Amino acid sequence: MKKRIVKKPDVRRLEIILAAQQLFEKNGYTKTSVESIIAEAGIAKGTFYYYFKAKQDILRALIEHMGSEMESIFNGVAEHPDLTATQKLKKILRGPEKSKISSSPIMNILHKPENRELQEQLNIQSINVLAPLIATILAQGKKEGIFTNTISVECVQLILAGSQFVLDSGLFSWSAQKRKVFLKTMAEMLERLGGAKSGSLRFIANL
Amino acid sequence: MKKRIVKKPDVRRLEIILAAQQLFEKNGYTKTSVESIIAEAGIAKGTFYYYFKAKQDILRALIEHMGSEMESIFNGVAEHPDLTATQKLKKILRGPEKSKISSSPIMNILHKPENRELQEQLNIQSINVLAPLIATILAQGKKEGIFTNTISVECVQLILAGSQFVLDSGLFSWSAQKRKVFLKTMAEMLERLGGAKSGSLRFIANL
Amino acid sequence: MKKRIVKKPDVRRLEIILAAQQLFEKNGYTKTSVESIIAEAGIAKGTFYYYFKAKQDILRALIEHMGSEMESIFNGVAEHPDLTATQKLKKILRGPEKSKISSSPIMNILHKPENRELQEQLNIQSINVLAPLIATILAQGKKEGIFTNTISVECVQLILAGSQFVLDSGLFSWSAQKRKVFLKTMAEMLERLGGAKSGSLRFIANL
Amino acid sequence: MKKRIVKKPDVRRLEIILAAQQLFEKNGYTKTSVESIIAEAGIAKGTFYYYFKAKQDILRALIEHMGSEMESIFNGVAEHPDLTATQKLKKILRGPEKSKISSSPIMNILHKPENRELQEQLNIQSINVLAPLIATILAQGKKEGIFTNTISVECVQLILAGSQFVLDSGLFSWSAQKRKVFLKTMAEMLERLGGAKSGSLRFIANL
DNA sequence: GATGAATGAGATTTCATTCAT
DNA sequence: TATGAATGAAATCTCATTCAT
Repeated sequence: MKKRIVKKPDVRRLEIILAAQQLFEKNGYTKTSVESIIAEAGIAKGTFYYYFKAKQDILRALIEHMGSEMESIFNGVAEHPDLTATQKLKKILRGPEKSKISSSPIMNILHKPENRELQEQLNIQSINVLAPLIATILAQGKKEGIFTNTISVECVQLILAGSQFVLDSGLFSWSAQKRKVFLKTMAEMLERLGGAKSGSLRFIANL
Repeated sequence: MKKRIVKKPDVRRLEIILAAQQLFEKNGYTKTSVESIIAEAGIAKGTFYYYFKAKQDILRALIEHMGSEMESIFNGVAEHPDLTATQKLKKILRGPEKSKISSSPIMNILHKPENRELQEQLNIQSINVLAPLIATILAQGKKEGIFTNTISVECVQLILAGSQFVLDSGLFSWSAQKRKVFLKTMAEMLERLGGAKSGSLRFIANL
Repeated sequence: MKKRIVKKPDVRRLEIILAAQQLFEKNGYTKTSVESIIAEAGIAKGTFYYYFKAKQDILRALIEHMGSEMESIFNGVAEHPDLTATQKLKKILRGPEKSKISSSPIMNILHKPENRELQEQLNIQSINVLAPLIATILAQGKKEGIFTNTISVECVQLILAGSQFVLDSGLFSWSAQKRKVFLKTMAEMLERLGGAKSGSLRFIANL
Repeated sequence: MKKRIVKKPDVRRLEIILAAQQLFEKNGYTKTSVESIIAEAGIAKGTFYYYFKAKQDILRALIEHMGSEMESIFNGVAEHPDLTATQKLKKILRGPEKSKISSSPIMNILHKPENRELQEQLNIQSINVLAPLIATILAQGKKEGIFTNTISVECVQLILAGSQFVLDSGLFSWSAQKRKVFLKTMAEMLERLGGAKSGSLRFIANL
C-alpha cells in the first residue's frame, strides 16, 4: 500500500487542478482520463472523487481558477492610473509578461484543436472579462483624443469573439501571413468604428 | 432474421447520412451511438461499417453533404440577377425559406451546446462559403449606392465568426433581447464600416 | 447490482488466471472469450481489464505461471540427492504425481489442437526447462554406469521437441498403439545415442 | 459495376489459391481476411464463396496443393536411379533448386511465427511425405555401405519433427551459429544411430 | 458462373464512478 | 482524509458468411 500523504485540502485541491490543467492543455479535456490526472497529481482515485464530484467538476474548477487569474491580471492593467489607453491596449492584447497563464499572449492561449471544451469556456470567460475592460480603455482613449466615437461593449465582444474564433480554432489553417492580415483587419475595423486616425492601431498586427 | 433489403449504394449511403444528421442534431455527435444510427437507418451494424470506415467518417460525410447543400443554395441567391444587394442579404441572413438544411434560419443551425464537433466544422464551412458571397453582395451594394466603402472578405469573416460564436455557442445564455441587441450592433458595425446611412441595415436585427 | 467483493490483488489475479486456464484447456485460447473468463472468475469486465491490459496479457501470465510451476517441480526432482538417474527420468517423464499442473502427465498437457497458441509457448518453456535437467540426469546416469556416451543438451532438446511435436500436436491422429511405438523408438534412440544396454530405457514406453 | 470476367473454373480456383498462399505466407492465416484474398485475386466476394465453402476450405486446399507439389518433387529425387544415397539426401534436405515451393530449402519453408496454422499443417505433411522417403534413402545408404544399422521411419519422423520444431518455430530466437550447432547435432545423431562413420554426414550442417 | 451489398453475432476495450477499508 | 480494487454500461469495430440480382 502506498503511503498515505495528508495535505491541507486547499493545497491538495489546487495541486489536482494544476495537474489537470497540464493534461487538458496537452491532450484536451475529453482525451484526458481521470486515471491520468491522478497519476499526474500523485493521488489515488478515491482522492480525486473526494475533491471533485465528477470529471466535469474539475473542468469547471479549472476554468474558474484560470478566469479569476486572468481577471486579476487584466484588472491590474486596466486600472493602472499612469498608462495611456494605447499602452494599456498593448499590454492587454499582448498578454501580460509574467502571467501564470502559461505566460503566453492572450491571443494564443490554448489554440490546440483538441481543446475545444476547455477553450470555448475560456474564450467565453476571457471575452466576458476583457470586453468591458477594453470598452473602458477605449472610452479612456476617446478622452485622450484617439477616438471620436464610442465603441459599445457588444461591439468589442463581437470583435473579440470573431478574432478568437478565427485565430484559435486552428481549424482554419492559417499561415503566419494570413494571421497578420487578420490582425490588421481587426485593427482597421477598430479604427474605423472608433473614428481613429488610420494606422493609429496598427501596432495590433505586430503583437 | 431480418429481411435483406438491397439498395443502390448512393441511396443507402444518403439514407444513413440523413439518419445520422437527425440524431446528431438532436443529441450531438458524441452522444449519438453507432447503434442508434443503424436503428434509425434500419440497417445492420455491418452495413454501417460497409459504408463508413469509422464513426468519424460519417461526421465528415455529413459535413460535406451539408456544406455542399449550403453552397448551392446560397450561390443561387447570391448570383440571382434581379435582386438588390439588400434583398440578397436579407435572404441569405434569414436563411432560405425552404432549405433542406433543416429549413432553419442560417443563424440558428445547430445551436445545441452538445454539438460542438459538428457545429464548429459547419461554422467554418459556412463562413468560408458565406464570407466571399457576402463580400460580393456588399460590393454590389456599393455599386447600388448603399455603401461608400469596400468591406474586405476578412472583415466579413471576422464579423460572421464573431456573430456565430456569440450567437451559436449557447454558452452565453442570451435572452431574446440580448440577442437582438447583438444583431443590432452587428448591423451598425456594417453600416459604419461600409459607410452606409445609419439604419439602412436595421432589418438585420429583425431576422 | 452485484455485491462488491474486495480481495487482495494477488489472490484475485491468480483466481482470474486459474479461471482462464480452465477455459483455455477446454476450448482453446482463441475460442475463449473474455466474457467467459469473467463469468468463470465471477468478476466484472472492468476487473479483468484492471488486472490485464488485454486478452493476450492473460495468456502470457498463464504461461509464466505454468512455466514457473513446472520449473520448481522438476527442479525438485532433478536435484534430489537420493534418486538414481533412472528413477529421476521416470519421475520427470511420467509427470509428478500430484502436480498442480493439471496433475496430468507432462506428455499430455494440453493436447487439444485448438490450443496451439498456448501449447507452443508451453512446449518451448518446457523444453527449455527440461532439456538441461535431463542432460544433467543423463550425465548422472553416465556416472552410474548406465550410459557410456555423453548426450548433449541440443540432442535432448531435439528429441524432446520431436516427441512433443509428434505426440502433442494431435494433428497426427495417433492410436494408443502408434503412440507406444513412438515412445519405444524414442527410448531406443536414447539407448543407442547414450550407448546404454538395449532395453534399459524400455520403461519410457510404458509411461 | 465491375466487368464480369469469366474463366475456367480450374484456372480461377488456382488463382485464388495462389493469391491466398501469398497472403498466408506474408501475414498468416488468421490475420488474412477473406476480403484481402479477393482483393489480391481480383474477384468478388461471392466468387470466393462460390469456389470455397468457407475460409478454412482454402487453407485445406492450399495445403493439399503444396503437399502434392512437395510430394512430386521429392519423389522425383528419391526414385532417381543414378544418385547415391548421400546425393539424394543432400538434394532433399537442401530443397530442390527450382521448386515452386518458394524455391526455398525445405528446412526453411514458412518460418514465420504468425503462420502457425499453415506451418504446422505443412510440417505434418512434409514429415509424412519425407520420413518414408528418407528412410528408404537411408536403407539405400545401408546397401551402399554408409550405414550399418537400419533407421526406422518413426525415428526419422521424430528427428524431422524435432528439427522442424526447433528450427521453424522462430520462437526460440536462434542465432545463425546456434542453428548450425543444431544441424550438426542432428547429423551426429543420424551417424550414431545409423552406425555411420563420424563426419560422414557433416554436410548437413552446411545446408 | 459471378457480383457485391447486406448481415449480425461477437469480440475487445474504455473509463467515469463507487465503496469497502 | 485517503486509498485503490471493483464495477458495468456503453462504445466501437471485425469479418466470415449469405443472398438478391
